[in-house]
Formats: sequence, C-alpha cells, structure tokens
Amino acid sequence: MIETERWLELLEEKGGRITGPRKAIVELMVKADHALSPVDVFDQARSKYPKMGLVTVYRTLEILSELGLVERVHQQDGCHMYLRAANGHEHLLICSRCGKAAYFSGDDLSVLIDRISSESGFVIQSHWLQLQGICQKCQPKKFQTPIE
Amino acid sequence: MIETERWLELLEEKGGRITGPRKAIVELMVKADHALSPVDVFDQARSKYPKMGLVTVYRTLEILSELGLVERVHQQDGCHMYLRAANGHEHLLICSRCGKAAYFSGDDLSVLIDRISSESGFVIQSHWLQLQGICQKCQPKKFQTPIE
DNA sequence: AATGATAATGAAAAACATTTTCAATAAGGA
DNA sequence: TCCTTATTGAAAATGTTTTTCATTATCATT
Ligand SMILES: [Mn+2]
Ligand SMILES: [Mn+2]
Ligand SMILES: [Zn+2]
Ligand SMILES: [Zn+2]
Repeated sequence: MIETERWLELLEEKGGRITGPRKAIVELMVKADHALSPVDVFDQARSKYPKMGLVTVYRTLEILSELGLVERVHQQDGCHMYLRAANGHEHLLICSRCGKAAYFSGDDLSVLIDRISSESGFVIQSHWLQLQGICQKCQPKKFQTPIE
Repeated sequence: MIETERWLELLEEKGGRITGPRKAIVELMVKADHALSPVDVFDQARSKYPKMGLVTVYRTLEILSELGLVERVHQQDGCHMYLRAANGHEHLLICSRCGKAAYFSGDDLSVLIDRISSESGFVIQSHWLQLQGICQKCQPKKFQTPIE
C-alpha cells in the first residue's frame, strides 16, 4: 500500500530512521479499522517482527501521533487506543459490538456553537463528537434496513 | 446543600451506609465545577476527613457512578476524571485553561445522525459531544465581549 | 562496500495507577 | 446497648507506562 510509504517518508523527513519494528507498526496502523491499544499493536506487530518490544510500540505510537498520522481514541472501555488520524475535519463512528471505526464528515455545529458560546461566555475552540452504534455486520437480521 | 442530602438518600436506598468518608466525598463532588481525578478527590476529601484512604475514593466514585450521580469525563490530559452527572440530555463544555466544566443542552443532531446512519449502515445508539474553549474568567480582556 | 556516528532497540528496573485481600472498625437495626 | 455485617484503610498484588542503559542497526560518509 502506498499509504505506508507516505507514513515512512514523513517519518524520515522528520529525521527518523526506518527500521523493522517501525515498518511493522506502520503497516498495521495504516490498515487497522479498529482502534488498537498499545498491547494490541504489540501482539499484532510481533507476527511480522517477532523481537518487537512493547516499549518500541509506545515510542512509535508517540512519534506517529506527533506526526499527526495516528490519534488517540477514547472509548467507554479502553481509552488509550490508537487509530489512523482523521483527514481534515472528520469525526468517529464506532461499533459498540465489534469496535469497527469509521470516520464521517459534514457535521455543521456552527449554529449550536454560536448559541452555547453566547449563552456561556466561553470562546469555543474545538469540539469532540463521536457516535456509537452497531455496524451492519453486527446487526441482527431483523434490524437490517432492506436495500431498496 | 440539599443536593448532598439527595445523594446520600439514594445511597441509603440502595442499601449503603452513610459514613464519614462517603459524606466528605459526596459533599465535594456535589459542588465540584471541575472534573476531578481520584487523587484530586482524595486530596480534597482529606481536609474534611483526614483518615481518608485512596481506596475508599475509588470505591465511592464507583458507587456514585452506578447510582448515576457522577460520571467519567475524558480529556486530552487525564481521562479518568469524575464530575457530577448530566441532568438528562446534556453535554459538556470545558475550559482548556482552568478546567471549569459546564453542561449545556439543546443540541439537535438528529438530521446529522440520520444521514450518517443511512450512509454508513450503522444503527446509531448514542453520541458524545464535548466542546472545548476558554471560559470568561480565563479570557484576556481584549477577547472579552463587552456586555451591552 | 566498509566505516563510524548515533538513533533506535529491547530487557530490566522504576514509577504510577488501580484492584484485591484482610483484619479492624463503625453503622445502624434489634 | 448489643450484634451483625458493611465499610474502611494498610499492605500486597496486579497492570500500565516510563526510564535507564548496554547493545544493535541505520544510513551518511568515505
Ligand atoms: Mn465537527
Ligand atoms: Mn478517555
Ligand atoms: Zn460491529
Ligand atoms: Zn477557565
């Protein structure tokens, strides 16, 4: 995948070296469709790079997060999970059964934000929006909307 | 404050005993206008009840949270913080300088949610919305909107 | 291709955060 | 007041993240 190359190039531009452990972690994070904990990353990455240390996972997630390639996701259960970062202004939609994560965009909260701002006196800088639900695969048949 | 009484009554109805440590924690959580970490609660509660143990703080926050009186708040820094729970459908507005937290209501995301739901195939169950900004007290003079 | 400076790694230890265990204490019904 | 037992806090156990440090591997320079 070309996205992997892009991440590694950015890493390199920043002055970092491209190493086996880093490649394994990047490859995995680029294609992850679930938020992963450091231990999840560790377990998965070891199949590509068996010597992988958990410390390296922490360090690499930190770097990828500084580069804006990965971001922390909060969930009711684990809340130090990492996922490929949003492209521009996107928010997350997460399946509460299987954890599948998808970004969406096109929210317009400006009216709400203006109102809250003037009611509260706060200068609002950013917002955090996250939807929880059940993805198509996890829905029992009876709840599935027929495609028409 | 009568709200403190209400919390203690609910605790009692649930079969719990009213104790010194619990009173100290409830009093403090009822009036907190910042999300507090277990250690914050511990430190503050010790001034009312010096023998307080940190374990009791963890246990009491757990109980208050089961009773729906307190809820966990996620922030970029500490994300195991606790705050008085919302009344009905409210969301948080948090000052990124001093941590002051305020609830607001009246968000209507139904149009957005319907759209995302049909685009993604997810059945959406709930949403998290949180605004970050600078509260009035923390705003430099030049940014303050004059009251007219 | 070989060399060398040094960034990156992983094992181990340390630091933190949270949960469990357990004997002592205290709440509150009888 | 007495008795049952929920609650407490100290200490230990567990789990997570960070630090330390000697070794290894990357890659710019020969
Ligand atoms: Mn948005
Ligand atoms: Mn969180
Ligand atoms: Zn799912
Ligand atoms: Zn403030």
